[in-house]
Amino acid sequence: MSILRYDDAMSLRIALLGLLSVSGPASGYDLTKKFETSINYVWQAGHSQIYPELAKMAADGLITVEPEGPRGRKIYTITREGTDELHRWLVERVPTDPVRSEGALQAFLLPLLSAPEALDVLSRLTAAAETRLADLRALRATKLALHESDQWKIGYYALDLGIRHALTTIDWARHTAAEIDPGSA
Amino acid sequence: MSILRYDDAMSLRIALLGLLSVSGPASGYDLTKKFETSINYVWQAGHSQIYPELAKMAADGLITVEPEGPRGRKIYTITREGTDELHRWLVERVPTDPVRSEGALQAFLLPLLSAPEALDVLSRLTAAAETRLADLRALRATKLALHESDQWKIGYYALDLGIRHALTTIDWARHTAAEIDPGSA
DNA sequence: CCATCCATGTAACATGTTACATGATTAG
DNA sequence: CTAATCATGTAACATGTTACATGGATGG
Repeated sequence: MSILRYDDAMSLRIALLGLLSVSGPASGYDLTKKFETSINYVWQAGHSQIYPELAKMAADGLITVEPEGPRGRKIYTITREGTDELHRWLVERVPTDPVRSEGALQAFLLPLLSAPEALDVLSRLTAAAETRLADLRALRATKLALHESDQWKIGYYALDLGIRHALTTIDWARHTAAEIDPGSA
Repeated sequence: MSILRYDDAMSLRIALLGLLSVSGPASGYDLTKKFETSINYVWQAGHSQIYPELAKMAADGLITVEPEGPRGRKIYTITREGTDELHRWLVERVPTDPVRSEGALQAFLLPLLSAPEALDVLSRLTAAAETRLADLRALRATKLALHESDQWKIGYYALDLGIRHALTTIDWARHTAAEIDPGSA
């Protein structure tokens, strides 16, 4: 059926199918909101990317559309084909995950800086990781508090992974700072 | 001077300036190789992206070009302006680093799978992290062994960060597997 | 009535991947 | 001579970001 020109990651599709699968029919607007508030910490997309993708997915039979008034609201529902595709991706897809991180790039080039400059950069990286850590923990707390009708586990493991990675980054920064300037420990 | 339409990450530029700054004048071909073998674990780019970018950077005065025979080889050298720009980016740039990870997406949607399927996915994620860990450790070993004339520290901290992140992922996967199936621990 | 939110879409541009295309030089 | 490596580039396409554009409904 589909001629996959790339190895074809199509993660945006998967993310949308996942959200539709978990929380039932929704509009592009709803899905955009859910991107911001839930799947956001593993994948991002704005409405300008989501709307055209939903149209393509409908054309491919993964979802169906129903106009629902009175504003131009359109409700998308996942089809059997969509569920199958989602399941297949989860079970079969070998993630590529190429690292492309500005923070890691700064870490890479850190020795080009003087010790004080490098320590500044490290404290900035630490601050960013701490902010992220706080965000993820807050999210987990609300998630656990009002655990959404049995589906609360969706996103939970990824949240845990994100928290661990943030902690690791903070740890690395402290260790590296101590290595650069033994006096700052 | 430059009208930055985005917040303008231009990490490819920075990576190229970094490599030119560290190892001196080089051709696009050389830089493509160095991407594969050194900066690769924090940023990736193929020659089809590198050649046009070098042309733009030369036009912007960040580097100079000299044709050097006998093959069509062109040697690029970083200018004072280029060094300044690199330094400014390292010291001032607040990294964005939006997470966009297929692996994290699989983790997010893991509860959509049955326990055996989820465990399969986790072992695949573990295997990937272990491969990466081995690669990074091998790189660090060779780096430490022949530490390139005092410049050996370039990339070292990022390598350490990558290793820690891989270990964290492995840890998370073991923990999550135990949570899904207490019998597998 | 007017600001805010709901709701959808397109256009322009930046970035990244794969494939296509060409030719020089060197090692066996 | 011929295969591998050196060396450069372009084209087509996928993906992602920002900005532009429009209009309906609701609350104060």
